[in-house]
Amino acid sequence: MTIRDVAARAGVSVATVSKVINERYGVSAATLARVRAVIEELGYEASLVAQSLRNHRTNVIGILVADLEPFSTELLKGAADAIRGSGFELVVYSAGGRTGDPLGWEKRYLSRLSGTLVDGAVLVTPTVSLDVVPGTPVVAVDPHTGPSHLPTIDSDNLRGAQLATEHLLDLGHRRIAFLAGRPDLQSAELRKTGYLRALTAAGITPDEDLIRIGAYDPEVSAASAHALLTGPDRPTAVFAANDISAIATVDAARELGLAVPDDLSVVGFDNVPESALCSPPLTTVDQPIREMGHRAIRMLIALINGDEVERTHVTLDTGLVVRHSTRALP
Amino acid sequence: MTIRDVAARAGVSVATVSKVINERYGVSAATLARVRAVIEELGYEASLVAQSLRNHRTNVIGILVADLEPFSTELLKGAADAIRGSGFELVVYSAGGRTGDPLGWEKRYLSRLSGTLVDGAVLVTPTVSLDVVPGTPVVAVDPHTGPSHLPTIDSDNLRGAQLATEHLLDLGHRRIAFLAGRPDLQSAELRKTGYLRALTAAGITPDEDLIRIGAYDPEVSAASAHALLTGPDRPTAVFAANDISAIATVDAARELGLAVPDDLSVVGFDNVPESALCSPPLTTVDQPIREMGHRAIRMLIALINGDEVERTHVTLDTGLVVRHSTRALP
DNA sequence: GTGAAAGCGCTAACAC
DNA sequence: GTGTTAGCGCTTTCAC
Repeated sequence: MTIRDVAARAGVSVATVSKVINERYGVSAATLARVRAVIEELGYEASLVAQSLRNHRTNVIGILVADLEPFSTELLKGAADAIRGSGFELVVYSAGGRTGDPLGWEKRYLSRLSGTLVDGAVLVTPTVSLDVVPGTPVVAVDPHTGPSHLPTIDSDNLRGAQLATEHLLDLGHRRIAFLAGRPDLQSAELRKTGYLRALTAAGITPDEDLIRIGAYDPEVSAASAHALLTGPDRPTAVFAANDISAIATVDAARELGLAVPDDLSVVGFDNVPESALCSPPLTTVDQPIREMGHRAIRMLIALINGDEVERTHVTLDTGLVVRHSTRALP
Repeated sequence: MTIRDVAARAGVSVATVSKVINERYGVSAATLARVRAVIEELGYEASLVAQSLRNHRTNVIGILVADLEPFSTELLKGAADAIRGSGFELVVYSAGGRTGDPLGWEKRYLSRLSGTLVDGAVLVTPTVSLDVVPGTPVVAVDPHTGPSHLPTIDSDNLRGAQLATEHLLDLGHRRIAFLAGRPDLQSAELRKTGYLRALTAAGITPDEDLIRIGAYDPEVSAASAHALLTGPDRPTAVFAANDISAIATVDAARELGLAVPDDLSVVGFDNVPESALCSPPLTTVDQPIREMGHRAIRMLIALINGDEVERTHVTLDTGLVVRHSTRALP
């Protein structure tokens, strides 16, 4: 089913069919109608691939995610939302969390796709190679390896962590533990910095024993939380670097017979909406994940169209949503 | 950056470069090394589009989803998992929940992609056109419009609903309400059928007043749940056709001062893992969503490879996971 | 108003 | 072993 089949059936040349498809001038009304009818009848659709090869504009935006976990799927929803009505299509490529050549994956994919299949890409891969394919507009979301010269969307991890810690301080907590994220991710480090700064600003000397690695992993977090809660002079509050760790902390507390928030206050970061459902509903630092996806697409489209982009590094606000997992110390 | 640049720089013809890329015979060790070095140096990657146009095999599988909601993203994870190590890549196309031409979307996309960009596709769109593009292997997941002759993966909605209802009956409940899904979806109808059968088998005549539409929508469900719980002779248990409706029911109960499960038992269907987090943790009919994604990909790969496929309609088991939202009547 | 022909980047016959 | 060439499905000059 190619353009030639349509041309043959309509008794015209392929060039004419192409003109009809692309709504070009220079086709008589009669021919137009006939060709349209044949297209309809045959259910013909132009091959995206052949079109891409010819035109260098494809009206397709790629979004590359390292894996389909809650963060990226949430982001995808915002992106899908922004793409609607933009005239672009969205295709998602997932590396499937593969470990082989973690560094080069996004670059390889980008080279294979750019200039042909996609007009630009959003990168949601923790490790963003600094030297991406030239000539292809790219926007990175929360690029974890530190400041890059790529256009970037992220959220205010530092301030979010400070808000969370200050909230616990305001509730009277003084022994506040931190369940850290992955040390290789810049956003995780910023959360730690925010925690430390808030403590220091309150005149509290951070206690190394109250800082453990959760690594954004349920099992690692569970073990660390357990250690934290069974150690000497246990904390009265825990700030977890993401919601997975926070939920693991709540579970660990429950297992130890500690009630949340009566015996232990817990705050999480990185919440996808579902974390509001946990029991008790989690106080969280609210990252506007969908909005990040939305903004990334909008910025990318501007870049593709050559529009003026006011700022290429956008940091979205984070806020604290207080729910029932925290309470004032008696 | 094309194959010609590589050829020129290496001082060979494009054919030779192509042979190197595709590991064909007939290239001397010296040339091989030289070309490889140039490829490395230039960071060249063959254009997926041009390759697709030429070869009719692309090693790419498309997965078309109507929207990126929890069900489809969960399914995507299973699919991503199955794709790993299969030699195929996965690309996801989302219709973004668009309403325009809901029927033809998957067909249009498929025509544009098949034979060129993807070797086959998994359809996760409620409405599956019966006459999909011939020549392209396709597997439908939970096709909602009724039995189709397409290869299909679904889960046992009928039995799941029976299990849920029987569980409530076993707990001593007699006035069991049903919060139905969307009447246009076959799976929703099967859930209703299962509910009715279980009641009838227990010698209970279904009460029309206890059946309301939740439409898988939080607001519609909330309103229906409210009506159900404030009506005369209110039910002691509610079976909701999906987890969104179930959570809405729990919330509605809470607002009315009814405790779950003390005053009202609630069971949900369609759970994504997060629904276990709600408060109290929801008793649910467990659909193996990830496994559905996994099986769909595996079946599709077999189809693409022309392998023998034992069954083209696979219905996966559903089970009941009892959590704290249900209890025996006193 | 319409069609012939070139060429997008690549691969596979087939010469040399 | 290596290069020349045709052509995948499409769009776009440019003759007619």
